[in-house]
Amino acid sequence: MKAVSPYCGPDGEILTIWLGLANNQFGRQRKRHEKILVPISPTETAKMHSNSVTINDIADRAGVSKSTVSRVLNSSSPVHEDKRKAVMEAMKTLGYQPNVFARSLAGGRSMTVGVSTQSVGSPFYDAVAQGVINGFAGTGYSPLFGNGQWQRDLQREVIRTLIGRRVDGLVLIGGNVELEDLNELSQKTPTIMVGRQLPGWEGRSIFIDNVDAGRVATKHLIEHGHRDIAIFKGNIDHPDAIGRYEGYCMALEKAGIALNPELVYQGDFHSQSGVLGVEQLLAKGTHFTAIFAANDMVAFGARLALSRRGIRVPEEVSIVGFDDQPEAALMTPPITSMRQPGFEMGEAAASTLMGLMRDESIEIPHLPAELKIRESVARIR
Amino acid sequence: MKAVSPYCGPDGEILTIWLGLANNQFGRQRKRHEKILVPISPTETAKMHSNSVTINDIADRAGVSKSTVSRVLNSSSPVHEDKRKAVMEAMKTLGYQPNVFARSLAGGRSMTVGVSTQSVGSPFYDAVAQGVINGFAGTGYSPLFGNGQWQRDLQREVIRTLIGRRVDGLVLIGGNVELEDLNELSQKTPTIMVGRQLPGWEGRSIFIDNVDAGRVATKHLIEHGHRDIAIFKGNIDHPDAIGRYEGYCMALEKAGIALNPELVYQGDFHSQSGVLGVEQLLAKGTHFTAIFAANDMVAFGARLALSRRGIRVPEEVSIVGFDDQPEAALMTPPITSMRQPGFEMGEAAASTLMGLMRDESIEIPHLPAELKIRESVARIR
DNA sequence: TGTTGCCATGAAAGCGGTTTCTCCTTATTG
DNA sequence: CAATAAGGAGAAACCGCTTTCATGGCAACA
Repeated sequence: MKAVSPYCGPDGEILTIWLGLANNQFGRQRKRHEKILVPISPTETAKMHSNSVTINDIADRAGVSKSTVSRVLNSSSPVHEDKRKAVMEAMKTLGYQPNVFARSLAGGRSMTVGVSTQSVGSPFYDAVAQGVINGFAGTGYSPLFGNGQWQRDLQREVIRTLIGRRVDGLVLIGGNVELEDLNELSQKTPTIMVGRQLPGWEGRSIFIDNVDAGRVATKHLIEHGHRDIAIFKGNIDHPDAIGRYEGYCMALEKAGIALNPELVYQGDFHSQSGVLGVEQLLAKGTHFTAIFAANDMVAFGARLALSRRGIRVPEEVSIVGFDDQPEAALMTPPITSMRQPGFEMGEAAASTLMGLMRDESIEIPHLPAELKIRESVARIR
Repeated sequence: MKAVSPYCGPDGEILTIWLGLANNQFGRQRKRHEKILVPISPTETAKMHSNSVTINDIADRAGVSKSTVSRVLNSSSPVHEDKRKAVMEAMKTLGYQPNVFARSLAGGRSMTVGVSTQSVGSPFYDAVAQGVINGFAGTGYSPLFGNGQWQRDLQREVIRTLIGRRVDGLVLIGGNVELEDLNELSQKTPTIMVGRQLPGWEGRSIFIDNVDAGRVATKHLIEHGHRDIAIFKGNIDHPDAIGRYEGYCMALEKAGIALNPELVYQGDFHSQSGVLGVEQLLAKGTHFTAIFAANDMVAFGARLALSRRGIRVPEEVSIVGFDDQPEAALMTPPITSMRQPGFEMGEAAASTLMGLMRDESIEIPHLPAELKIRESVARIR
């Protein structure tokens, strides 16, 4: 974004380039074998400013055909060193940026990947999205975003739009589109799923084992002497919520603790659920010494509700959250939480997808959930 | 994504279309004036599946030229009702989706907007980004993201890339690129700035008045009897931080309270700053009864540090945060915070930019910061 | 009835690249 | 030394769509 002047490259350095003489009187092209300066013509200056230097301008300036320029650009077939250099110099001088659209139209690849998010402020999914953006940074691929809002038809619409834009690949973050649709879809476009486990998608989906994570979180409470452990479940049809609940049940069973339906609160992933869950337990007079929350927001809500009621955490009630969002470590007391490596999962999605698009054999890194132990769980007396 | 069968549209409904006879023996085109079914040919089926139905296919099926199809598509010039209908039907039957690249290449508009974020988990900026995504949903524009990471050269690179992709407009969320560069840039591409105040950008930048917000937040503390109000400043060169500090000074001055440098802690926008700020005040033995934090994360850090030291909030020390991220309401006690309507700002950016791109006269809605009063501020005895 | 002029529409020329095809040079081989 | 292979580079076709240009038909006007 500096001022552009003849003889200078975009960074202000003096340029020397090959003088190219196209179509001289001998009918064939020639180049002189000394380096000299070729001023940037007024026409060229105008083009540079309006950002419309084309491959033809480069070809003219370098004294070659546009085929050759294209070859240099893609190193798709060998080009004589002299010409290659001339082309490079011309591109640098004129600040050439290939037109992505022309390229995609002709070449078939768009260098764009579609990302379908669900969003609306879910810290975990936001972290994944950030990881994806980050993972594609500097790779030549640009991520195109669409927002599914956890609504099936909207998600389908988003995916349609993305495919309509001829994305080379697709990252789906969460969502609940039917497996059948996804299968059909992924035949046409390389697709990676994040945060959702699907049969037949091994190697193409990145997720943590919610069942096991739920089991570990519950086990942690049991190991601290708790037996009356409440669970605040997430949305009833959400696979993550279902998995975590399953893990909860497994841990209880293994410890020989009977499942008490009174201790199961069916909520969602919002903080309000934490508040309501606590209120309900208290209203019913159910005895509990610990809460396993659907996620951190729910845990925060629960913690607040307990404090409102004058119940101390962790002395009277212990809490385990899920996701380990940054704020968990800042609560009073800091909340023990099952960490999902969202950012890393997003990055992994990006690199895996790039492998997939290149038809390489890919392997998904194992990204385990990890219990971050802090101060919201106390040993029961 | 349903199975595609002849006679059926993408949604499975039975279609009736005009029979188009192209180039019949009379040399001119004809259409019959009764509706009949035209089966989808095997060739067409193949194309539908590989997502490569082109304008030519539509033209053939509808018995018109592709010029006419294009006219229908863009309603750029009047088309006879009969033909228009035939074209519409053909598009529906074949599930036509225009190729964005061809369109952009030929037409000049890409129907894409660039969004430059800074990210790395700043709740406020994430909210803005969400608002932007949301604001463009369903408008035909797709947002393309790039990540500037608060690094000047990276931001420039991102903007270059976005422009290289021929975005029709640009939303810049935060950042610290030089004004000069921005001015040059925005001559070529319609640009909206979010979260940053720039001279000469009135009407094109959406931000809250940080000075006033800082003033109001401080005034709130003063009104509760506080006089020894510590401020934890954000990054030293960050305009938001500077503005808020300025407001803090103004409020003090107006109340006739001398500025005490001991009470000014120069930190950044991370929670760690809150912890360190408190530690430093305590170490120095500086007397303070309130803290105005750079943002909520800092406030959370401060609150935690105070609790570690056994200092009660708000009984002994009051806290005001900034941003009002969702977790602020869930802290114990819930933190009073200056709300920045990030999501709404993002949405406003989207709609303003669309106006700008259409050359309409635009007006930026007034989005004020608002103090969310909760329980972290107590009246001093 | 012979002009004028507008409408609707098809043909064709780009848009800026990639890729195939062809041809001309050189190096390799018997 | 003739014959063949291989390498390098230009011409031209093509990607799917928009837009200009040209034209034929038809209503309006004198």
